[in-house]
Amino acid sequence: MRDVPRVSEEHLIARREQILDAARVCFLSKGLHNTSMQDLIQEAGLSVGAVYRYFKSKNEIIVAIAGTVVGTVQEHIDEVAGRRLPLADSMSVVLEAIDQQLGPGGFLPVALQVWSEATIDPTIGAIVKDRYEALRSSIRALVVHAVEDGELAPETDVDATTAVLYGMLPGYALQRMLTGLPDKATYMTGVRALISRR
Amino acid sequence: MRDVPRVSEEHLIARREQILDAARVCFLSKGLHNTSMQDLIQEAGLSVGAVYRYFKSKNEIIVAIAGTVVGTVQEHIDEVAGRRLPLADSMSVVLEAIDQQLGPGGFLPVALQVWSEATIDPTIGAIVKDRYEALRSSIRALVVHAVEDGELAPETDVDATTAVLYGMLPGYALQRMLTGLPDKATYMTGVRALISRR
DNA sequence: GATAAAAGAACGAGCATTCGTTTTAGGAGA
DNA sequence: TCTCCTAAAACGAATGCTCGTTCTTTTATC
Repeated sequence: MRDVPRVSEEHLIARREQILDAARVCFLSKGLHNTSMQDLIQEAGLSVGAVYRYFKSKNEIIVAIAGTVVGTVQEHIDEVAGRRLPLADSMSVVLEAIDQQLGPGGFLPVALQVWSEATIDPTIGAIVKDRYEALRSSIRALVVHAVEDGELAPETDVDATTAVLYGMLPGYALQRMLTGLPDKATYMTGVRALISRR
Repeated sequence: MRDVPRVSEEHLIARREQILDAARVCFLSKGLHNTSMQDLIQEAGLSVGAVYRYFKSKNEIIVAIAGTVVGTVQEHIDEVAGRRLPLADSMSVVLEAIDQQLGPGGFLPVALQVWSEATIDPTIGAIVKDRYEALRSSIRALVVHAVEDGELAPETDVDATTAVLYGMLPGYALQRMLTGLPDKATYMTGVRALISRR
């Protein structure tokens, strides 16, 4: 139509992702606030102007990261919910996914930064709340299945049980990030002991 | 001895506490890094020089806050461990203490800031690790009591069970801080359902 | 050749911290 | 008890630096 020197749309998306990847790397090692735009720009291998073409402020980058970082475990849980495994096995799969994200390069340390920011910045608070409520309802589906399949008693309080199982996930992640303990196998032993008791 | 115009030791301690109180207030509302020394100094009602007499840097203040913020729940748990209540009741008391610290003025939002910092700053990481390992062993005592009193099966894996119960605490606190749900009663229903099953 | 995209020098604001000065507490001497 | 005196304590203007962001210039694309 117009005579335009425009670059492919994939290229634009790729550039955006390139910036967000750099942001994740920087935020992981230096934290949200100790990462300067200079750090981030250098990590991305771009220029100041290029980055500001895609995000109009540092805060906008943080918001974008908040949106992605929170969504990753979601997919694992939804996928596992579809499989209708025994509850303990589902939990095991989810914990495995968490475990993989704990190490260097994993997104969970960045997620912790985001949680912290969420209590301060209402925009990020809203994003986090939205995402984690979706996560909760995925866990809830696991509990509903367990009741339907007779694995949990019919009179089980679904919401209450959901809340506790849901809490076990960040409970595990936080323990590991802050103290290093326990390993996944130990934690799963405890989880099984609680949910598989007759 | 010397002819000294020195102020009472309580006064020195009180001034220190005055600064730390101001820091807690600021960190709660603006976060560790968006709080400037000016903010903190104004909140404390002191002068720049006065604050720098007691702490030689902003980071030193953050470290001091990390030490105190993490220690408060500890006392509640130790106190409750001494009472040898049924396990679920002990958990209820601890969750009540957590609940009180969730609202405005409570220290848990500041604790979340500190956890986040702990993954970045090794000094704070060490403090947090130390404090939360102490907390873990307090929880462990509750589990040991429950086994001794026949409330949990003799073959219970104490460390695994400790890990899960321990995880339930930040699991609850995080849910509440990030999503607002669930209320304590609901969560306790879930906890009781899991640990009191025969 | 026209315009989007990328570059990077420059800028002002705000930061943590320093330091020379002023105030204050409290013991010594009368 | 009152008055100096001194060092600690408090003060706050000044400093240097780094930050996020803007804006003009250059490059690349169709």
